[in-house]
This record gives sequence, C-alpha cells and structure tokens, in this order.
Amino acid sequence: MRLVIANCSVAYEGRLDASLPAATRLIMVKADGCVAIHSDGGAYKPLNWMNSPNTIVEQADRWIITNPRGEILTIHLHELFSDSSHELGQDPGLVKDGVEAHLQALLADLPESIEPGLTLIRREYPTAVGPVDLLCRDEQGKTVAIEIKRRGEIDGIEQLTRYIECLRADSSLGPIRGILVAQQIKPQARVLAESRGIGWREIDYDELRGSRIDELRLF
Amino acid sequence: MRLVIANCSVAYEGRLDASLPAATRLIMVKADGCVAIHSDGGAYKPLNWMNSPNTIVEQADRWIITNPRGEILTIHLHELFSDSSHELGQDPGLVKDGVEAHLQALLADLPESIEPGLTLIRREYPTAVGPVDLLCRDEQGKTVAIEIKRRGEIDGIEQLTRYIECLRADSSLGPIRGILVAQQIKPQARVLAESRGIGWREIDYDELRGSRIDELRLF
DNA sequence: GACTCTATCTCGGTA
DNA sequence: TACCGAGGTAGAGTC
Repeated sequence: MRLVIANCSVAYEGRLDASLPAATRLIMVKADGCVAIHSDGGAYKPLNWMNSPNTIVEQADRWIITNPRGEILTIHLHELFSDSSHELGQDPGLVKDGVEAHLQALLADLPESIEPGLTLIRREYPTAVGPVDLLCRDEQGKTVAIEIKRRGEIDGIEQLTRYIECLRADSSLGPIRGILVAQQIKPQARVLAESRGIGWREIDYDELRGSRIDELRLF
Repeated sequence: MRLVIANCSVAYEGRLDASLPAATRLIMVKADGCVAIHSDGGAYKPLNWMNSPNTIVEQADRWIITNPRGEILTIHLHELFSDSSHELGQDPGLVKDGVEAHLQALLADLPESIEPGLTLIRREYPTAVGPVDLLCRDEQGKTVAIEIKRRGEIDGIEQLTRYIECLRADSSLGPIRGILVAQQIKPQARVLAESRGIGWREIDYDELRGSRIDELRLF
C-alpha cells in the first residue's frame, strides 16, 4: 500500500463529472491498483476514487488513472509532503454474524418461532419475480410465503406482495398468505402490511439463536 | 490525519457482529475521530470502521472505540510498523455534475424530450407518500407523473406506483398515468412497468444537455 | 429526531 | 458478463 500526502486537485469523468479544488489530502493506492483520495473528515468514504482494474500513468505533476469502462481520474499534484509504501500482504478477510442469511437459516430451522404450527416447505422457493425466502404451511394446511429482513421497511412489503401475486397465479399451491419477519418493523411497513392483509412478526436474533441452542441440548 | 500500519485483529459489535483475524493493515484516524481499517485491496471500503461521533480509548495493546448508539470497535495491536500524523486542513469539497437532480432540472426545462406535447405542471409535486419528481400534462390533457432515475430499476417502478396510487385518490387531477425516465432501464423494471401499465423512456444526459444549449442559442 | 431518497453506492451471489 | 438483492449501507435533505 502506497500512502501519499500531497496538495492536489482532482477531476473525475465517468458515471458523472466531479472535481476537487486544490487542497492537502491523502492519496491511497492499494496493491490491486485502486486509488482513493481522502480528506481529513467525512467518514470512511473518499472524496474521489477509482477501483481496480485500472491503469495508472504517473507523470511529473499529475497521475492519470483510466479504467476499461472509459472512466478517467486525473490527480494534479501541486506539492508533495509524504510518500511511503508498506507491504501488508494478503488479508484473511472479515467474518460476519447476524446478517439476513443467518436469520433465514435460524428461522428455517425454527418456523414455529414465527407462528405456532408452521412447517417449512422449502427455503428460497423460486418464482418468476425472484425467490421467496421461506415457503411454509400453516396449521390449517394453507401455504404461507415468508419474507425475512433484518429491518422491516416498505420495500420488504412490496417484495412480499410481488411474490404472493406470483404464487397465487400457481393454482396448485392453493390459497396463499404472507408474513414479513424482521428484527424490527417500521410503523409505515406495519400499516402497509395490514392494509394488504399481510402479517408481520418481530423476532429477536439472540433469543432465536438461544432457542436453537436449547433445542440442540435436548438431544 | 493519523496513519498507523500495524499487525492487528479487530472485533465489531453493533448492528451485527464482525471480526478480523490478525494481519497487517492500515488504520486511518481522521480529524473528526472516525476510524477505518483498510487491507491492501478491495476498493475504497474499509474492512471495519467507526464513524464519528465516537470515543477512542487508547490502551497499550488495544484501542477501544465506542459510539453513542452502543456500537463497539476493538482493535488489538500486535505489532506496530508505522505511526504518522499529518495536518491536512479543511477540504473545500467536491463539485458534482450529472446526478439525478441535474437530470430533473434538464427534463423540467424540456418535458418534450420525454414525450411530444408534454408540458410541466410542477417539479417535486408533493403527495402523502413523498414528492413526485415531475407532474406533467400530456397532449390530451391527461395528468402524467414522471419518476426520474439515473438508473431505472424495480424500486423506481414501486416508487412511481405509490405516487400514482396516491394521486388517483385526488379526483381533481383526473385520470393519471406514469412514466419512468432514466438514462438506462433494466429489463426487470421494463417488465414490471409494462405489467402495471406504466410507461418508460430512456434518455441521454449529454444529448439532453446539448438540446438545451441549442434551445438557448435560439434566443 | 424520524423519515425519505440518492449513490461514481459497494459487495456478493448467480445465471 | 450482466443482473439482482443486501448493506453496520452512508449521506443529504425534509419535515
């Protein structure tokens, strides 16, 4: 990784046009060639950047970075304060827990925690408008489409509505209802759900993980 | 801005749990206190981060960074290779051209470029579910709701559908139809638009800007 | 503060 | 490769 501190001005032409007047900034060049220009604030997002793959042409007073999509980043260097390189090596990468996929796995194991008597038909049930997270059957034998989100918002209801519409076109499944399951469901999403006859259920990820561990202990 | 190169392992507990095994990385601390941990690849996004406002407690072998929302980032430092600080000063900020707002301004000036005979009623026409980008009238005097996107995807159609539903409740506007306008419209969005009787139109930003300049030249 | 929508979104999965 | 959906989305603007 190369770190350059310099007074520079920058121009980007690509998906839009953007320019930066002269100021002192950090220019970060990673081993894969991607370039990011950071100011001393404003969270982690750089002011300008160019992802790999790209081509960097280094001239005396400017760097010209181009990529195969025809985007161009030009960095004019006015004054150089620091220029250092560091060998970092390969990164083993980030391990995550608690994303939607984990929630889906836990709920597929414990559909009862959504509603008593619910049993799983299958995960990622395919439809023409995308896969339904969980397709289940309720106590009365009715088919239930489940959409899982970490945070339940309006677009989750829209998504579930599209699935239900599509599933109803397949008469072999019989009558269909839907439930949005999330760790937290926004008031607007609840209102929209109710207005469309869609159910909703808030669940607690840690509690759910706990239940599963308890269940495993029984064996 | 402080730049630390160190072998470190990292844990984040907050909206999810995430952890990084030991490796050599860049730790960037900006003037506003935000912290970002970068590996030597993978675009501009850091592996882990903590935005300001936050509190950094620096111990001999670890940094503990907390924020008011109860999120915790812990950086264990195993070996320090470099630690430097640089005064960058205030940044004058980025100037952009070609974002959705510009597209909207151009189309408000030239509604004819969406469809012959179209005239503007108003921009950002307010409804209970958010503002409609452009409200227009067509050659037949029918009201047309226009949603503008740089890239037309399914959520653009959903948004426009909500607006139209809301506008139809206001009988003073008469019958309503909708058009999604974007520089590029994805196949799924086209299909959904057509299934809902919504029109779509791809437009070219540069061409549009050109037309407007030509129009100005006439005066 | 809550809600809304944009983004050079980024990133990962999949057909 | 393009498309599609999730994200610790972030960030800006509005109410």
